[in-house]
Amino acid sequence: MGRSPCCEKAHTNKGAWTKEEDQRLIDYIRAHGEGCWRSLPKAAGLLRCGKSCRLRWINYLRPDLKRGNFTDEEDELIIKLHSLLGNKWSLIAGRLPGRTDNEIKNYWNTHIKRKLLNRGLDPQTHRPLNQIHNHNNFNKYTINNNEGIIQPKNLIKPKSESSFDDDNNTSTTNNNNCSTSGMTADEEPPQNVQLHQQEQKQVHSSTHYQENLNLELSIGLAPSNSAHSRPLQQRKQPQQQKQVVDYDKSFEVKQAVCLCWQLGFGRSELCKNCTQNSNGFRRYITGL
DNA sequence: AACTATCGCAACCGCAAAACT
DNA sequence: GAGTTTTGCGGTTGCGATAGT
Repeated sequence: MGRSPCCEKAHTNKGAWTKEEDQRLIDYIRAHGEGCWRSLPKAAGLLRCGKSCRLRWINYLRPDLKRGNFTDEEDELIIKLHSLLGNKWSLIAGRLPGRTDNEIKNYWNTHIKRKLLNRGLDPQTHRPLNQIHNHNNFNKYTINNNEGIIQPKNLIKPKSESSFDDDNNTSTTNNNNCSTSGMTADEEPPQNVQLHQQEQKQVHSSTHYQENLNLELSIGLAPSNSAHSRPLQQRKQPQQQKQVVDYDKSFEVKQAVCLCWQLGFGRSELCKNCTQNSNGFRRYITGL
């Protein structure tokens, strides 16, 4: 019972998109909306897989995307959301206006992971690394008691080291030999993590995210029955009407709340954006 | 200047679930 | 209800840019 491929691979382009392709996609979606992704490439005159078109649109071409660096507020929001939701990037993205799941996922893997490690927190569990050492990875790590450094037992020193130079992490950067490149979610913490007093405080406060959060936010974890269920009308409605339909019909959306407000960013720019969502791509509900 | 290593981002892949027939 | 199609998600890879030697 194998699935048929989503498109004819023989006649589709792959790899980076050209400007012309982008323009075709933009023009088509402007004119017709996000219709059936499978048939869109042909209709738009693109030699691309529908999946590829969807991805390109969602992650790069959508008009409501916010490009540029993440703010500190966004960083903290992502960390908090991740501590609650785990690797549910789409849900996390749903709470960050103008950011995509792919972007957040990449940002997590390249920056925030390091940031947490530097705070002495395990990026997956958001718990202090020494707890992980004690409970889960006893066989994997050893602690240098003289320096408070956690090291994999079978540490192989990398040829070159990258230091943690993010943010305000200067205290742990030098000589720590920390390299996280290519690290996967299941892999180990940095080879060396020093916990200075100030960072210990950070660790302490960070591990209490969940305690500090207002957990009655219900996170807007989408519909009550299924977090991912799509309204039946969505597929059948013509695209121009789709967004209107979504606005009007989605009960749970009406009930949802702005998470950044719930998380304590209520007076931030983020929250303003939530309430001012203007492009017809609604993710947040005012009602505050 | 040339080479190598690392980083960061865009895109791809496989899978699961929803929607459709 | 079963089988098929489509969509969306999360993990992974590929590659250009940049930094380091």
